[in-house]
Amino acid sequence: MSKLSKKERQEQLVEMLKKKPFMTDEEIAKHFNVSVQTIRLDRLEQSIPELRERIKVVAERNLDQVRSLRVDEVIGEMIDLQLDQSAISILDIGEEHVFTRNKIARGHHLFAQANSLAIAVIDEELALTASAKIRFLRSVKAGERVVAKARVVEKRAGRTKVKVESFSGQEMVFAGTFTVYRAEKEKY
Amino acid sequence: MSKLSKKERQEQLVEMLKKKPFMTDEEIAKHFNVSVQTIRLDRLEQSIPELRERIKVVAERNLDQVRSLRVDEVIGEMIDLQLDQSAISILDIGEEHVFTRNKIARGHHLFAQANSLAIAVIDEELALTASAKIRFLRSVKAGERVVAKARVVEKRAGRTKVKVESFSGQEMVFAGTFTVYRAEKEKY
DNA sequence: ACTCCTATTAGGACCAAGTGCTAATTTTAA
DNA sequence: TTAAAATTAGCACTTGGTCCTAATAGGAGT
Repeated sequence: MSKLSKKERQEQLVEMLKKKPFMTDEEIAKHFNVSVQTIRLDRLEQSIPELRERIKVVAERNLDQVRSLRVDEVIGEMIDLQLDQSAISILDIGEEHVFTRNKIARGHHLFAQANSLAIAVIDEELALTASAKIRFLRSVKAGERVVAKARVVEKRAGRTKVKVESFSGQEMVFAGTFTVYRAEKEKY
Repeated sequence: MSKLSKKERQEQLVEMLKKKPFMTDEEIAKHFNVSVQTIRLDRLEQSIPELRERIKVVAERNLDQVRSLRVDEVIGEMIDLQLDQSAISILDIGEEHVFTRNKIARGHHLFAQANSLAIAVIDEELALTASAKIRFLRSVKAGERVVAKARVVEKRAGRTKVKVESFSGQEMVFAGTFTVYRAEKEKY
């Protein structure tokens, strides 16, 4: 069979590596029946990283999933608490909170901080989040310190509404309103 | 501080690499304050493969799962994924997810499952939650299996709306609508 | 046929993160 | 103090590359 054109080869290469990212240049070269150098040029032009880099990317994806929300993970450190009024907690974003690829904090950590703060501020035996409306205003990266401020904005039969705003420095990065269900101890 | 004994060092080494498998011998050596050669011997004795091999193993584990489907960074176990359409994951609620007092699952775990599923369903390099509106319909206890079902309900410039409903048996326990911001890789 | 231009090959120096080996030095324990 | 165990050092070699330069092959146009 005649050799493919450069364009065709590169297109096929991209597709192939999506399915089989573990091929060395040598194997690829054999597959297309061209020299190793040609493949290197192809990768360069298509900005496909080298084998080890490709493997690493796949591996990191996997590792991320393991580092999920661990139980004992403290969701921020409480630094102020006025029961039924307001509360403040801080959470230092570390490597364990971010996506490895882009270092951006996973949303559920910011949520967890805010949610647990909203619950802590309630002065009751049993408090559970019933609903919430949240917004992620800016992405937070590893190294930043997020300060969450909660305040009770409404309190009525069985339900309390808590507003939480989280900041990194002066900037608000997250905001949410939590409706928390509360009940005296008897029921459950 | 005094150096650890060989045994202690090797034990710690094994544990450390379980958590952070991406360390080079040099980094490890620095960490334990011994020579690189010592670490090589340690790995030999504990039959811990070299860095590249370790990365590869982690990557393969991932690749095995559901190939071209990006099982990415999901909390819970992904059992179905139609990119840009729908996805399903299951999460078994264990002791580690609940409040000790009443065995009720902490809300942020249900949120994390739903949120990560909403992100996984997006067929794009970068996807981040912009906002969400959620409801906790019934409390979930340790031992229950929560099945989250996500489906894309709206897609337009830069944003996709994903609806997630989570069930325990027949009962819906959680529902949320996530607005996910998506972008091709170039920017940031 | 001759000339350009693109594509393909070739080759060498260098790199990271090792393996495998031998040998020297240090520590520890009997 | 002396033997055994542990640690450190050094060197050659390996993989799967990068980066760079240079040579050659194939066509298209004139």
